[in-house]
Amino acid sequence: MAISRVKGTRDFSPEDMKKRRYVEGVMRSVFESYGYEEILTPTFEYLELFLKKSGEEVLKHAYIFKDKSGKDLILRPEVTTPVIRFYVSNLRNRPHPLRLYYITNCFRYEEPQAGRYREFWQAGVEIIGTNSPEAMAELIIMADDVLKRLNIKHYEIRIGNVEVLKNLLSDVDDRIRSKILRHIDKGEIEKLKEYDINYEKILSIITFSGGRNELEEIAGKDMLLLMDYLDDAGVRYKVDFSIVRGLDYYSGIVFEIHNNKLGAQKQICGGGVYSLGELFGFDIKACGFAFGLDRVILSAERENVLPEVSERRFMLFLFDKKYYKKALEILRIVRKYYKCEMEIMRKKIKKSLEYANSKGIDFFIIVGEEIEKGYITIKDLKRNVQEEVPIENFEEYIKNL
RNA sequence: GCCGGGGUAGGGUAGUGGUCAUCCUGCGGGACUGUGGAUCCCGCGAGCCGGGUUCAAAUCCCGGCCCCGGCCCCA
Repeated sequence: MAISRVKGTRDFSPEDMKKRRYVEGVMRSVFESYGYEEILTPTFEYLELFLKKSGEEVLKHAYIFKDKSGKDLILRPEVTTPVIRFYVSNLRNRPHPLRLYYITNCFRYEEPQAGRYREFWQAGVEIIGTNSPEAMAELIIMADDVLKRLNIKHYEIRIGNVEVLKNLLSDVDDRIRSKILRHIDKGEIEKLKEYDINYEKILSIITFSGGRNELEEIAGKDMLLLMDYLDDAGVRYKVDFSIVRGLDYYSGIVFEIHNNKLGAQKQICGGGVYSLGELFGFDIKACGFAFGLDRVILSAERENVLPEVSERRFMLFLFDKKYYKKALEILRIVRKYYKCEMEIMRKKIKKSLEYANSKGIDFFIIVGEEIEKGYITIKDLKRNVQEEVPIENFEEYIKNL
């Protein structure tokens, strides 16, 4: 029995990686076009970093271990907290706002399921220095932009504010409050009656469907402003105060994006205003979001919107190793413009052509005795024609293919 | 952690309590010694793991592991 993969992890084939790199590439180019810069933090951190603010749920499912010196370490279950650590220790004297992004793997020990893995990828952004409605608008517009550029259609943006419920429950014990919030998140409205709280008020908020005035009263001006910005941007969204983010550090306006083409794990993006600064003794205004990269890829697959990217590919076949040096020269020229591989299995030309054909290679370059007269044979496998090209015209010839 | 459905070569599959475990595809080679996709031939490659029942288990039973989906939770 061969050694198998660890549960909840995946191997990615060349085909998988093409899809992943494509989706990542779209995210990267959108993020960068908004002026965000890429960073990366370590795969593991001291456990301490995540103890205070990530919340029980995240820690319960974390990979926690000791290193050889007995220090408690954790594989990052999310990236926002490490980014803030990085910020506090090294980036604080940069001009604000800081716009940062990352695309990297995270780890949680949970039961694997459709769209849920123990090693998964997050593509996230953070704005440090402000949590203004303008900043939140930028985030949501940008997230929407990414999905639009990927041609994903079946998504829904929901906007809420965790402060509203937290304020309403401010005099409730911490533990009870998180229980109540969990009921709200799950839609277990009936259970709320069991608690000593303003049931009617909470119910009216989580089932909110009123107009601007009421909304302003409940959520404040910022929420209204954000909604105006999103309207101007043509971003469609729903207001939903029952959104309770799983991470405890969220502290204001939050949003989630779901794709209803997905199974049980529908959420493809989540974010909002958070307060992590107090962890380091500062008041840092910040907000951000993260895409679940795997789920976005899954969405793109389900909606069948991944483009077929075709690129010209070459292969060089060498008849005699005495022309190896010539072949290298030719390869150097071809590789300035195209992908070109070389035959290295000592195959006969027939087998080599079979290989090239089954790999979908477009042009087959043959280096044989004609090289002595200064000619290179180029065979167009798709059109089944071949030509002998003088070596001095070779570069010009392939450039114009 | 819980619930449901699964697990036979790299991928897809067939079958039976008892010959050498099918077939397709794939991969390597040959027929064809410098020209592909066809054909033919040869070769490579498998019953998740452990235990039980049995003269005999890939097949039946139990446990575990893993995969798929759902709950919980999250991305």
